[in-house]
Amino acid sequence: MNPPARRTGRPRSAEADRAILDATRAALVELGWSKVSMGDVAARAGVAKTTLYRRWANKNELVVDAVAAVFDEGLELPDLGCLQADIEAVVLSFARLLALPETRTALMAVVAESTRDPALRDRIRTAIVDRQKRLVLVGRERAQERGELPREQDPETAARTADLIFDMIAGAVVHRVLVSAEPVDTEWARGFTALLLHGLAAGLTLAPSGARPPRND
Amino acid sequence: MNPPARRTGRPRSAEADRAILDATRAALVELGWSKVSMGDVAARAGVAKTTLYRRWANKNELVVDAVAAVFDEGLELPDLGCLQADIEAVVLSFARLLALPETRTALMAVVAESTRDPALRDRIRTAIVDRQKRLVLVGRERAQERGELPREQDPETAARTADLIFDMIAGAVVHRVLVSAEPVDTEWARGFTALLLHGLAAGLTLAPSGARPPRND
DNA sequence: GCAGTTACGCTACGACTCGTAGCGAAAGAG
DNA sequence: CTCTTTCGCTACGAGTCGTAGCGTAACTGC
Repeated sequence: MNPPARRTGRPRSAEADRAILDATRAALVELGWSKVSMGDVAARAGVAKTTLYRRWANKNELVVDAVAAVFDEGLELPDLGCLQADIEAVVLSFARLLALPETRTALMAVVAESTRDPALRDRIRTAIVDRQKRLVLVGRERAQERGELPREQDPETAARTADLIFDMIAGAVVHRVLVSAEPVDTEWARGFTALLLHGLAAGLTLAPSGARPPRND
Repeated sequence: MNPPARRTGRPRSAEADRAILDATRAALVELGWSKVSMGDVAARAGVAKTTLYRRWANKNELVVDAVAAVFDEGLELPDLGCLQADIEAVVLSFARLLALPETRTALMAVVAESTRDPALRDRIRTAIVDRQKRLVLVGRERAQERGELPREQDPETAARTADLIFDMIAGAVVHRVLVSAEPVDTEWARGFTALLLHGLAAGLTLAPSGARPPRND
C-alpha cells in the first residue's frame, strides 16, 4: 500500500527530499513558523515551488515532516538501570529537542493547526507523538522487569495509565519550555521526576533528594 | 503608566471593543486560527479595519485578548475542602475551557508565535498564564491551612515548587486535550490527581479508587 | 533505440491577506 | 467654538498561496 505502483516514469529525487527538509528546518530557525513561506523554502532548497507541492499539500504537512526528522534523530531512551534515572534522562533529552529554535516555533503551531485538520492530526500522531509515546511504554516495560513497577493485569487499564503518564511527562516539559519559557535543567528534571514517582502527599518540598541546600551547580 | 493622558479628543468606543472581541471569538469558532483575518473580524464586528489596528498591532495580540476574555469569565477554583477535590475541579474547569473551539485553535497558535515575539509572550503571560498560575498558589495556600501540605520555609523553593506544579497540571491538561486529542473526563481527572498526589511508586494502577489493592512488593 | 510515463524547472496567474495612508465626518474636552 | 482624536471608507503596494501550462529531463518496458 505504501510504495504503490511507481515503476514507470522519472523517479522522484531523494536529494530534493533531503534538500527541502533541510531548507525547511533552516528557514524555521531563521524566520520562525509564521514567516516561513513555501517559495522561500523552495529557493533555499534550490528546487521549484511546484516540486514542494508535488510532495506536500501545504506548509503544515511539510513542517510536520521536518520536525519529525529532528525528533527522529535526537530522541532516545537510555537504559540507566533505574526508573528515576531513565525518566530524568528522557525528560532532558526531550527538552533539549524542544528548545531548538525550529521545534520551538513549529511544533505548537502545527498542533494548533491540527485542531481543524484531521489529516494533519493523524500525520502528527504517527510521525511524532506515537514515537514519543513508545518511550513511555519501553520505559515502563523495563521498570516492570526490574520490579520497580507492578505489572498490570488489565490491558485496558494499562493503556490508560500509559496515556496518562505520557501526557504528564510530555505535557509538563512542553509547558515548561514553551509556555513558561523556562529552561529544563537537571534540577528541574530531578524535581519533576521525584514528584511523578512519589507524589505530593509524601510531604516533599521538592528540595533535591538528600536535602542538599538549593545552591546552583 | 497605563493609558494615562487621554483627556482630549473623541474617546474610543467601548462598544467597539466588545464587538471586536466577540467577533474575534466567533471567527475563531467558525474559521479556526489560520483562516481568521483582520478584515473578516472587522466586518463581523461592524467596524472598519483601521479601527482594529488602532487597538491591536496584529492578529496575535487581538487573539490573545479574546482568549484571555474566555479564561477570565470561565476559570475558577472552587473550595471543596479537600486538596484532591480542588485539583480535580480545577482540572475539569480548565479542560472545559480548553476544549472550546476558539481556545482550542488559538491558544497554542499564539504560544507558538510568542517564541519569536517577546512582547507577545509578555502579553500572554500577564493576560492568561499568570492568572492560571494564581490558582495553584491559592490552592496550595488552602491546602496548607488545612494541613494537607507542609508549609515551606524557603520562599525560593516554594516558588520553584509552585512553578513545577503549575507546569505539571496545565501541561498535562493541555497535552491531553490538544495533542492527544482525548477528552478530560471525571475519570481522567481523578487518575491524574491521584498520581499527582501520591505518585507512581505507591504502586497505583490508576484504576478507579477502591477497585483493587496495590500489589506492591 | 523508441515510445510511454513521470518528475523537474520555470513562468504566470487570480485570489487573498497584510498593514498603511489619506480623506471627510463624528464625538468629546476646554 | 476650536482642538483633538476616533471613526468609516477607499485605495494601495507588497507579499503569499496554490494551480496551470510549458518544454525538458530521467527512467522503464518493449
